[in-house]
Parts: sequence; C-alpha cells; structure tokens
Amino acid sequence: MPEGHTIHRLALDYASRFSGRPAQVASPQGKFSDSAALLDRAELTRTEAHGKHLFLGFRDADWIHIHLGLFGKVNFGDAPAPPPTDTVRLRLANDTSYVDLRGPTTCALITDTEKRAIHDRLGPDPLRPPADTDPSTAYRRVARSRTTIAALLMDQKVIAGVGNVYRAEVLFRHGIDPYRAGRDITPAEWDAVWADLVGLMREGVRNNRIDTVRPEHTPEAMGRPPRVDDHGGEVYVYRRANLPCHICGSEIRTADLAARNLFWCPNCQRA
DNA sequence: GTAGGATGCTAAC
DNA sequence: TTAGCCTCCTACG
Repeated sequence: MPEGHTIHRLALDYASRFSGRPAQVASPQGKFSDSAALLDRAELTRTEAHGKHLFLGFRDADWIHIHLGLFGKVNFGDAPAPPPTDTVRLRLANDTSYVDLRGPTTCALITDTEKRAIHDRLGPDPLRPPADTDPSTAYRRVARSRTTIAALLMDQKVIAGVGNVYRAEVLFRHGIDPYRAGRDITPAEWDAVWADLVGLMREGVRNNRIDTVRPEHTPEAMGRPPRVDDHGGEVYVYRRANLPCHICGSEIRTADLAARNLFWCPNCQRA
C-alpha cells in the first residue's frame, strides 16, 4: 500500500525497532548481497522519508535507498526471525526484531551526494517538516501548467507522496473536476488541497491506512449500512466505479489517465 | 491452476 | 505512448 503515508510510517517503524544498535543485514534473495555485506553489523543511525522514497541511514554517510514501487512490501516481526523466503531482498535483524523487504523497485546503497540528488528532483512533501516543505513551489508549477490537475497531483516533481488514492480522494473532497487544467486551479483551491493533504496523510501515517470520509458522511451518520472498502480504508470514490456517490447518489465514474485508474463523481466534482 | 490487476516509475521509441 | 520491472492476491474455471 505504498503512498507517501506508508513510507513515512515505515521510516518511523524501522527507526523504532532498529536504530541505535548494530543490525544483521542480509539479502536472502541475493540481489542486494554485496551491499548487505558492507553494512552487516553497522548501526542504523537514522531514517528518513521524502514522498515515496525511504532512506535508511547507517553509520555516518551510508544510506539504503528504498522505493517500493507498486508491489513492494515490508513486513516487521519479533525475534526470532523465521527462515527468510527466497523473495526477501533485504532483511535486518537484531536481538528483538526483524524486518523483511520484498519486491521493491529500488533497494540500493547510496552516498550523501546521491541522496541529495534524489531530494532535488522531488517536489515538496506534505508530510515533511514545514521547514523544508514549501507548497508555493508546487503551486508555481501547477499554475503554469496546461496538464490536468489529476496528472499534476501524481507528478512527484510537483508534489511528493500523493498516489492514486489520495489524488482521487482529495479532488473529491474539494469538488474539483480531475480534468481541470492546473492553471485553472486558484491559489485558494491549492492552499485548501495542500492543507487537506497534510491532515489526511498525517492521519494515514498514524493509522497506517487511508481514510478520507468526513464524520458527517460515514454510513452511520448517513443512516446507511456499514461498509468496508476494498483497500481497507473508508473512501468516497477510489475503486468505487459504478457505485453510487455517498453524497449525491450519482454513479462514480472511472477512466484511464496516464496509465492509472481515475475515479470521480461527475456531479460533485465540477469544472 | 491460471490470468489479471494493483496504492509506481523509468527508459526507450 | 508503451513495455518492463518486481510480488502478492483475487476472481474465475
């Protein structure tokens, strides 16, 4: 379930289980073996997330750069660690915990300089501290773009960490038609979208899932039977194609946009 | 058992 | 715009 909230949560969880003491580092699958050998028994000193990129800092200036892509998964457990399966790219283990990484797009040992280059090509992240997060740099790109707001929200150079679920949901929450051009988004709309993402994604980190339905629209509040959305959180439109909108009852629509599934309510979200 | 899809991204055309 | 990468789960026979 890798949108930005997942990665920030992983940064916290890796730190709480492994930081401050040496860990056994291994790559049972083999693809990261050489680097794992260099890091074995090194101390995890810090962890960091920017958008969907996770950085595990060892010693002074060694970093493991992890990107989960679409299928990557991380699984934490208590010691003793069971024998790893042959898909485990990276395992960290100490006296109390282990953690397995499977199927990442990226798992690489990088330097400080390489890490900085990754930050440089990412836009501001609603989950990073306000000190190094400036939503106006994102708006500058949005405001001069003819690209749809739906595509811009998924562009990690514009804003880092938003994925297909948050994209669909935040546009619904603000009544914005996904096909509107970036340059037709007002500063006030962008500020509201950004502030909303900060709140939603922080809650996502806390709960380790995406919930976007306002209290007044929950099934209980609306006098409807309880529901569970496919992906585990409560949402308005994501993966709800052809189902009735929770608010107006219109059929939720879906379409392909840049090879991803887009979902929206044609009635609640107007140009 | 098998096919297909998924909360992502990049390189190549 | 498309193929390709990596894994797991569901739906369908």
